[in-house]
Amino acid sequence: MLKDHGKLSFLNKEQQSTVGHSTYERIKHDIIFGKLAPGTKLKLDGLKTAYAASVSTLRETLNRLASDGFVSAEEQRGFFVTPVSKDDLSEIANLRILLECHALRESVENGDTDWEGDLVAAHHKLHLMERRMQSGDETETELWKRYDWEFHLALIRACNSNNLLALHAVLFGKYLRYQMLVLTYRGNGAAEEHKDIFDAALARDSDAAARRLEEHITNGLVHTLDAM
Amino acid sequence: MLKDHGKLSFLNKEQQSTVGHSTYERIKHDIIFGKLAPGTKLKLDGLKTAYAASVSTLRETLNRLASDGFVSAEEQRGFFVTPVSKDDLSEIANLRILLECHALRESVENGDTDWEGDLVAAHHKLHLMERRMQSGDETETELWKRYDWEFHLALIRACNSNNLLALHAVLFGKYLRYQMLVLTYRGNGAAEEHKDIFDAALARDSDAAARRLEEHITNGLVHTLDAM
DNA sequence: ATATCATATATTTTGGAAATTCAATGAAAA
DNA sequence: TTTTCATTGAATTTCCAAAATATATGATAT
Repeated sequence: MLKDHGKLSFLNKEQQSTVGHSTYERIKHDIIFGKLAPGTKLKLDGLKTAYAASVSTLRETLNRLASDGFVSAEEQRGFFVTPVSKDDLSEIANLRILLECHALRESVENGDTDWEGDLVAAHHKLHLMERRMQSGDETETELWKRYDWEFHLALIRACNSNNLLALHAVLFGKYLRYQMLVLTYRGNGAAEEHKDIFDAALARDSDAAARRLEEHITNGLVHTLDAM
Repeated sequence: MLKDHGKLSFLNKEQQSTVGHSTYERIKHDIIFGKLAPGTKLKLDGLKTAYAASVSTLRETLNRLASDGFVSAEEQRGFFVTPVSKDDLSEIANLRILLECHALRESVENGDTDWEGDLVAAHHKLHLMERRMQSGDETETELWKRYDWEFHLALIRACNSNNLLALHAVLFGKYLRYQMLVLTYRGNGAAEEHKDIFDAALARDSDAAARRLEEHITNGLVHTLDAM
């Protein structure tokens, strides 16, 4: 079973226990998936009715999101959805390359049989969804992106660094927001790249896997920049 | 003048405006410098008197610190100072190597004259302080560590990635906590390493600079691990 | 048009109260 | 003796209302 690392639970349906945690996940979800547009002023009164939470709870939530970088807090002037820019996207993509390729090398070299099993499962689910997307079915883009995320996470999960996985989770979320912002399917290019990375990882060829992952991210960056 | 990047202001004396921001800086400072020991239960009643802030404000603060990783929040069981471990230290040091060396290369290749000027100033201040430390004066370790931080920041500031600088600031803070935990002066080894990195950076030799920085961090890691 | 000032709006912060949950204590049962 | 269970106490979680502070708006005067 895949563990959560507490970071992508906002892609799942499961309700968490406390109000604070659930509003955190919901607002984060709404920012990443564009329901709260970049630059939007997050007035406490408005959020209170929209998310059915008190001011105190909302301020806790917004402070956490500010530390993550999804929300910008301006002293005495309230909270805003962090704006987007091409420069910011490029920075995030480059950081993803740096961190994710490193993690992938470690993971490919250290991963055990359980890691392989989870990876095969994750790629299989992603692959099925990519076929659906390719045939024009765009009813489940969120689920598709969730499988995409879980595949990339499965690749690096055996890197033996919780700190690295935590940083990557935040980065991936930021990157995903840009993808959802322009939401154009990249064709089967991405699917083939996923397959290539997957094969290299299973073959324990860390150099090839890292190289292909870097190309994959670079291609995605170019595609997203063009669409902005 | 050095800008703040909003992340090392807790090393300065300047008071910030809002209560929330100031308690955030104070608690973060107390965690990094060991006044709040690893694993300590952070009871709200206790903090209320210690930091003269209300429960709401404190919860905002603790939520932010939890996102940064300095505090661990256990659902329904309150907040704790994040525990330390050798594994965690190793992870953080390795991430520092990965991020800081990359940033250093970029910085050395892109830095302009202002960057050089700030770097020279930062190294000079650090160098003076290191001589004081070497002669046995241990009355200003916090100031010493502040200059250390500012030197490392000056090295990478021209990397052209705010996201990278933000990640590095959090990492450096976590690493600093481990250094303060064992607080033993590493002799003039570190000072010489700083000088070597500094020279390579000014000579625009990004390979040599990155290599020496990696050695510097590795040596520091070994030294800190031994002392734990 | 610019500057000044009063008003309105929003955030920040606090203290308290209700609801929920966790931990611990001790009694009862196996 | 050990396990189980219920009660109690403590702490967190959550919400509300109001005071204090800062910002934004708009009218008035220069």
